[in-house]
Amino acid sequence: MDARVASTRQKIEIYRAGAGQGRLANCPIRSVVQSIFGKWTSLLLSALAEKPYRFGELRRLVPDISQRMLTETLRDLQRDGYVHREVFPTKPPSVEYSLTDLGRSMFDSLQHLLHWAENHHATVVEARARFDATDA
Amino acid sequence: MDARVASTRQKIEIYRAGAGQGRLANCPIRSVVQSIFGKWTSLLLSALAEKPYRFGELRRLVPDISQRMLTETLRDLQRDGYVHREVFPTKPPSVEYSLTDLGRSMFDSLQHLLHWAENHHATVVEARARFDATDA
DNA sequence: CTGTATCCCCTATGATACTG
DNA sequence: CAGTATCATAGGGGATACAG
Repeated sequence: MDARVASTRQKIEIYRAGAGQGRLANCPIRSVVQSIFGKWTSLLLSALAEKPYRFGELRRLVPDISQRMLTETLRDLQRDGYVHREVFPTKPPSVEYSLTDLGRSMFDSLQHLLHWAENHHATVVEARARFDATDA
Repeated sequence: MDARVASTRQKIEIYRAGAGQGRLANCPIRSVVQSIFGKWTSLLLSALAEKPYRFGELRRLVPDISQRMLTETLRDLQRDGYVHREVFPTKPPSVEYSLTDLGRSMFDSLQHLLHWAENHHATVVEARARFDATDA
């Protein structure tokens, strides 16, 4: 194990322990991670990592998201500083969403996991099938 | 941008598009990612990445998890092939959980994001505060 | 010690309709 | 076009008690 991995494990120990006794639920690391783990978050980030998109374009890119969740997820991403929202005073108005530097930084880390899932999802699905068949 | 990043982006395009028209919700990549995104999943994985643990030890490591969710999350992790469950016929019985090779492989990728959150959560919390103050 | 079985609640999400 | 408002619902998750 190299030094970097050891360092990472030490920090993740902190993540697990939370922010202190009695405030585990308020651990800021958990809070940040959970917001990234939202149902539509990684999907929208992967779109915006490619290039900026307008509201309606995102809706077409992710056809099964409801308008409400698109609005809400984008607002949360903006609130956390991952996404920049720019309104163009055209008529009718158009709004463009793009990743901030913070968002790009975060997505670079998230991307490792998405990439893993793309490469190994078949293995996981097989494991599930085997488990379900065995226990019955 | 190097070739590896370009390759990743291309695959994430597939992730976004899902498994095909009309079956977006059944996209296996989404399904695998969502299960990893469970509330307690990353926490338990980070514990088991360190060393195998028994049920009660995990409960003490993550004091605010309910017994029910601990059982359920561990079973899901086992079902997906990330965790191995070994029962020792002692009296009373003891059960040890450990990462499989697949689990270690997956956690290596997840770790990048957890590490990022550990290093940047303060920035995100500040961004939230600024957003909340600005809009009122 | 390691779970199961219930009951319950609340939040995340969807569907639909309306607005600047 | 880009949202908001409202209503409805499923299921994730907690608390508690029981069991092998």
